[in-house]
Amino acid sequence: MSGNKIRRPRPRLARGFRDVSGEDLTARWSMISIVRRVYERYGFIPLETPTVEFADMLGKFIQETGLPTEGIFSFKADQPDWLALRYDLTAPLSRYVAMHRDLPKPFRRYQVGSVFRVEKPGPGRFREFTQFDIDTVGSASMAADAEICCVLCDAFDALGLEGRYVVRVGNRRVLNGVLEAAGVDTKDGGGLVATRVMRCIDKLERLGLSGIEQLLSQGRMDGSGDFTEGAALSDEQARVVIDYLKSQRETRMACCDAQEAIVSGSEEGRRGVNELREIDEFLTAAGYDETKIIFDPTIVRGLTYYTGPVYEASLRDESGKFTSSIAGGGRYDDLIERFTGQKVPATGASIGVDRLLEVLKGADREPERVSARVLVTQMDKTYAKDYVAITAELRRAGIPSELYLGKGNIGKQFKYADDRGIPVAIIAGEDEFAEGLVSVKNLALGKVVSQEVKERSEWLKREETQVTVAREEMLMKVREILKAQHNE
RNA sequence: GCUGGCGUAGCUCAGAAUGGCUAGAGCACCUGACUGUGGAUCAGGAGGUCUCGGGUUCAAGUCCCGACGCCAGUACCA
Repeated sequence: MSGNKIRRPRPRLARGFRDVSGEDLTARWSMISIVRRVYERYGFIPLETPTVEFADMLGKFIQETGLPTEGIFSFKADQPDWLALRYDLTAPLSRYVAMHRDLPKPFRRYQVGSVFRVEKPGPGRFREFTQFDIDTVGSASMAADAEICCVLCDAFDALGLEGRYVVRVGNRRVLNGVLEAAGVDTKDGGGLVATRVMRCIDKLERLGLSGIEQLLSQGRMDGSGDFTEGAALSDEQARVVIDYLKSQRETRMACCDAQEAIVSGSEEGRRGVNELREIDEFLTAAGYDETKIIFDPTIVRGLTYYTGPVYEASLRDESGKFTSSIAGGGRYDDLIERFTGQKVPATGASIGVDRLLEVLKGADREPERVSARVLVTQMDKTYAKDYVAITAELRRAGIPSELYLGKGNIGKQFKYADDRGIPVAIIAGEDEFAEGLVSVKNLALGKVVSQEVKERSEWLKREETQVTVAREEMLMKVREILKAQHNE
């Protein structure tokens, strides 16, 4: 009668976070293991770093205040310094390399794990998501960059995406050269203009060339009346950038020629083009042509720390249009220097596991069932130990099996199996045990039969879904049924 | 962050422009008919602070204000 209600917490999830179902998890694991085998084929070895790092290890803190920047999950626990959830796997890798100076280089490692960002969640966009990274640290060779592109291709091929993706390669040096050639002061304001230009090019796919033109100069008003500040380039300067963006050609070589014509006045630009030429040669030598890897001046990537080649893998639809981006990366020669003061060149890429999984899900494969193959029912509790023994026997034979642990009659037990997609049930009661027999029921077949039957009496008569065999023959019979189903 | 739309059972939604009895339906779920057999059928059952908080009113799911959440666009994305 008391009016005092127990205050129960409502079950809920923090914004941008989610549970992952058994089906999705098995799909993820199988994808990861396929990709992992490809990475290992290239000699990359696994590494795991913690989810939590000091905020300044991630390079994400405001110099003056010492506070972590927004965009990352940060907190103080029992220590005076700010901690943060990692927002990518590259910064922790840099920290790791800087902590282990004796690592033989070049060091190739792969790593898969969750990263966290405080961003606005959207469809397929979460605040915790999985990245699968591959990096080569300590090599300045363009062969390392070429290799990253190749390994991405191999991974996508192994996942059955051959022909549906393309790895696009751009170069930050070339872009800088373009700005230099256009007479934009790239050094001013710590490269702020360059960053702005990059960010706006990054939006090309969504806004189109005309939107980019506006963003490069004064700015752009969007549908909702919101105004985005532009990069304040002059018309001629914007012209040069636009020309560069249009410098894509049929072949990687022709693309290099076109870009070179634009940046010829800039040493940095020429150097960038030469890097691309080298990459092209390595790719060709390795046997990766333009159906897999192309040069694309519109690829710049938003991150500021890239110093040279940048990559992005995109899917394309039938018409050849790029749809979703499934991996990205680039060269970051200055990142480790931050810790050690020594230049350690590095390059790598990151596969967006969740996004890729969405694509694979929509494509071919049907979800894998993760349920047991056999349910051992409990007809009569007095035989409980026998049911345990039967289940153990099946498991020892390598057949995923489950002992029914709930309550309820046999009908309910079949329903349980049916709901979970368990195709076989073992039934044994007084009748069977008296003669050393067990009944093996083919539930999957029964499901088919049930479609054709309307009357219950008739349904119960259909005995072909169940056979009673000697206990010793149980394994054989179960295997037979499972095999028959597998072949269908 | 900004703009707009939405928020009623586990799910999909009625009810609301005009406040008024115990807030409904379908699906899903549970129990039984059916004794040792899933489906179908039938009978029954459970499930709601109408997102939350305040206000107006004799009376609020309905009207007003605010917060939060979700969706779309836009910005940010190191």
